[in-house]
Amino acid sequence: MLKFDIKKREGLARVGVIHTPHGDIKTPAFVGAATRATVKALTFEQMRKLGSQAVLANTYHLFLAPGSELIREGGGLAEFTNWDKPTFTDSGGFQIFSLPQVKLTEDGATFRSHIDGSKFLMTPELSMQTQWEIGADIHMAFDQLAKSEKHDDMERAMERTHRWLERCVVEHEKLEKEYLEKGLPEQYLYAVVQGGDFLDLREQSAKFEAKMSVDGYGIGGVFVADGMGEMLKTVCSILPEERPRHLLGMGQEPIDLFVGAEHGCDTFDCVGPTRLARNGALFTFDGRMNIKNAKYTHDFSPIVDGCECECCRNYSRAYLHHLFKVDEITGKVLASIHNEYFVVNLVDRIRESLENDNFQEFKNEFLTRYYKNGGRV
RNA sequence: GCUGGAAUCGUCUAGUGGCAAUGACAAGAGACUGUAAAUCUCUCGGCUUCGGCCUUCGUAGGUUCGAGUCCUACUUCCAGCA
Repeated sequence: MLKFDIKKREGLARVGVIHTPHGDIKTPAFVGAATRATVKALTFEQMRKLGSQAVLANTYHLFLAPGSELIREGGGLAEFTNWDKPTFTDSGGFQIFSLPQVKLTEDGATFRSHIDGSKFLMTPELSMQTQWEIGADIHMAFDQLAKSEKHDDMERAMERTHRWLERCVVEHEKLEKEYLEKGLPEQYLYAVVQGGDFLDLREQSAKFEAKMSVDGYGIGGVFVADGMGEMLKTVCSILPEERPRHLLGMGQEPIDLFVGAEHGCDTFDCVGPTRLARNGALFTFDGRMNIKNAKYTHDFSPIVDGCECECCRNYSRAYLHHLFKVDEITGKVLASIHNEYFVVNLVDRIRESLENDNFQEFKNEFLTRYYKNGGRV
């Protein structure tokens, strides 16, 4: 069982420590998105320096390339990437939802590789086997996420997620036995709560999964932040308190991190910060700025005055603007360092505010300033 | 000097009688939430009461209902020959 110590509670929110074979994660924490075993544009050395505690890779992508066998041959995800801290893998469930030409059956999902068009069938069992082989500390159950206005559609997807979860648990326990017998380190399984925007389904999903023998929970299928607080309140009131919860895919908007932590989420991951960075959108305390805008041509101040990141300590807006205009990769690297630092640091500060009993003040102060112009500079 | 060829929106480029004119780049702006994303979208001669109006394809004339497109001269550039 994954060890999770809760140090402090405030309503549904909590401050804790997740203990993994690759070290501890102080929660709440932002987990970097390392989909293809790299945080795009960044080295793991840079991730360490900016304060990242953990990263999340994707089973679907690593299954296709380089293949989970090769990662195992390389000593597992941590050894292979030289990221010696905790790792998560997503199950590939998200790809069922987002890729075209996916055929769903009770058995699993038939994908076409986006690389060469070849067909393969991903099942709950195969996802578990692949994740064990990749060797991240924390795995996500293979779920089916859906997006529909119809209660029936969402209910069917949720029920299938539950049936698949039962298969995931069986396979996980089987693999756990095999791996532990070989003296390999423990790996852990999170169930994924579904139900979309329907609170009754979320409640049903949380109740079902609360009884399952899993180490923690992913909360999936969140598309609109409106109503997320209400949904999380429902779900996190039901889920066993002593197990950690990961809010899947949220964190592009600072408000999501506050709302998530406030309602009992312990970790977050999101591709937003690095994707936005590569496209020139940078976080500041006054909202997002687009570094490509002409107005930054002669602006020799840092992106964020006083920011401790490598980018802000050493380089100006004018320099980054120039790098983006001439399309130099260093611009994307520096922008990614800044954005990733910004969210990692933001969640660290959320954790500190919970420890210091000033979460609400920090939240109000931060969000008022950030969204005073709709979140844009 | 002679003989060919070429001049189009910041740049390159399409166009050979109905054209405010093709495409790319550049420029300006926007989007991005478990990453098929170093991607995608929009604008890009001027004015507009959104129906149009005006000014544009080296310069000046001409032919034609109509010319970026055909003709003449000139200017500049390129190639070959002297």
